[in-house]
Amino acid sequence: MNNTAIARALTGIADLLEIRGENPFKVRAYRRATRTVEGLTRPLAAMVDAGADLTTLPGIGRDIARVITELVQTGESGRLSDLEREIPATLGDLMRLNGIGPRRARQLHDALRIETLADLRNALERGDVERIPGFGPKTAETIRQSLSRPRGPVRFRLADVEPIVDDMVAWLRAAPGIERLEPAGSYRRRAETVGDIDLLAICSAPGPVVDRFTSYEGVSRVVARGSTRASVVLASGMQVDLRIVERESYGAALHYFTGNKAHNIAVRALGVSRGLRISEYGVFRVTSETDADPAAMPAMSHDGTEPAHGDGAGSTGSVQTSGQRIGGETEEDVFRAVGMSYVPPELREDRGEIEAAGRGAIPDLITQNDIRGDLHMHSTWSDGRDSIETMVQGCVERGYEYMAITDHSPAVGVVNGLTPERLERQLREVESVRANYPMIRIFAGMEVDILGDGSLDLPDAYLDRLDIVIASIHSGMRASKQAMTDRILRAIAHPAVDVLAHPTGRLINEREPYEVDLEAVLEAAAAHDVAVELNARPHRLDLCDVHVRRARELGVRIMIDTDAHAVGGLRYMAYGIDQARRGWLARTDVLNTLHLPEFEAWLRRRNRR
DNA sequence: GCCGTTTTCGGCCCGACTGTTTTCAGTCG
Repeated sequence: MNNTAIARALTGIADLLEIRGENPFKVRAYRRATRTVEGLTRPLAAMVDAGADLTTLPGIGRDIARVITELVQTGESGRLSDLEREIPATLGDLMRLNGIGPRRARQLHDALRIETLADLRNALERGDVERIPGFGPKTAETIRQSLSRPRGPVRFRLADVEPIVDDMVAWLRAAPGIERLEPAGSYRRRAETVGDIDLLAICSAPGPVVDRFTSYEGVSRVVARGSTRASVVLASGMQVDLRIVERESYGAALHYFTGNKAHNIAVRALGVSRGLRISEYGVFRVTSETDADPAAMPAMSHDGTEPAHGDGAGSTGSVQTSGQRIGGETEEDVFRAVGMSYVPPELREDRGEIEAAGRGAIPDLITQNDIRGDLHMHSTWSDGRDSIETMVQGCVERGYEYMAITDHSPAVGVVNGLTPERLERQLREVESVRANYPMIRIFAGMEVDILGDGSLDLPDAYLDRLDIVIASIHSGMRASKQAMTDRILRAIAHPAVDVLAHPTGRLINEREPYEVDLEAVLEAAAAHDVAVELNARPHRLDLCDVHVRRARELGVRIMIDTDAHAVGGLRYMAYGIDQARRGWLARTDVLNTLHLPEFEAWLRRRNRR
């Protein structure tokens, strides 16, 4: 059983415990364990087989370790089965809908015998739902809409969200009184997909800003609007939340709304242990007097009562907290208060960054300026849209020291792959372009297909003439895990291969990764000194952040390449850098940060293999 | 159920908004 399946089982237990009304902290313990499993870089099955002590993992104690071990060894969990006998597992699905939490899922089941989404739909049609005490017509309508919403991808790819964010930010900046405006949330963490957009603002008058926000032309529906926050849904289905805060709270709010949630909870818990209260309003020292006297808190402002035509003169809401403020204008205030060094947004996933920042051990993450070359791109010789020369110019403009043209091999019919004969001609063109661009080293390379048996789609005599050989899979992706792994391992062992490209074949929101023992692949890559690619194309981003981090742990050399199919694609390097940072990579972990002489020395290692 | 640089027991993040209510529960992030 793989980590994803284990995480799903733990979530199932959490859902059912919650519906059952168990101690919420017990529920939270299972959810925290789920996140730990999801963020784990190693397969739990391998850890169990090796006799590793799972309770050393954060949030996993004796009981949950036992559940995991049982899942690995038997494929089932007695804990989960017991719960499912008592409560239908499908009730967990109901909680995924808007307006339904654990309590209402339970009420629906108890009052109307609802178990599935189909049951719920029928009950809504009969009008039964709104007659349950505490539900009412509006709640029923919220559920109905959530249920009827098209089941498209609930998360959008980062690169698809970026233009929307840019546009909304530009629109909002024109609102009167805007002092500062910045996206937060998973967008700021540069997650590969984004569920909704969070915008954070400081402004002198919230009314007009909220008005401008809700009147953005892409808005299809206003979900909520108050004096300090508002939410809209765009025609694309993307939800956008705007929060308005005071300047003195900006850093605390930015930290809070950047998340992720698990990271926030961990930081706040650290605060509690130091006698601090951390909220989006700031960091406060808890004092017994203010704690004991809620009346000492400032009264609620009246801004929220009539927001539709806000006079714009009100304050941005009063601070709903107590205690002595000790910081909050900057994010650094928050981290400093709990003894942490600054944590870059990309690392805020509660995957060890809290502990690392406590020890001052946050790595110096790679930046785009560290990149010296792009080693994977295509030209009109195969399925690219721009000539070799145009691609070279693009790389020169980006200030690279080196690059590689790597067109496809012939196995993939539709991409016009290069036969040995056409490769000869292409190499001559590369040679002639080189003469005109002495400021950049142009490597002649190829993206060679790994065939079904693990052999390469080009005779060795030709491979040896190339400066760099990238091996990758474009066909036969439904082979068994064993077959796929053997196939890739054989390619990695081939002495001509320098790089394994897009190692899992996944396409975000389009295609699952193929079945492969990635752990074995990464170990082999490290052993043979074959680089593993972090493919920066926004729909690939292959490897994912967790696997990037695992590759680094195993000492694998990582290469970040754009796989550009047109000169415009060279800009995708930025997304590769985002993902690399999320995988904790420093400059020194990435091969194409080497200057040309060192990079060439690495390529020459092939002669020694 | 987990966890400990105050703790092996007694805590566990914090606030806004909505709907259905007459003072708050539930949901959401």
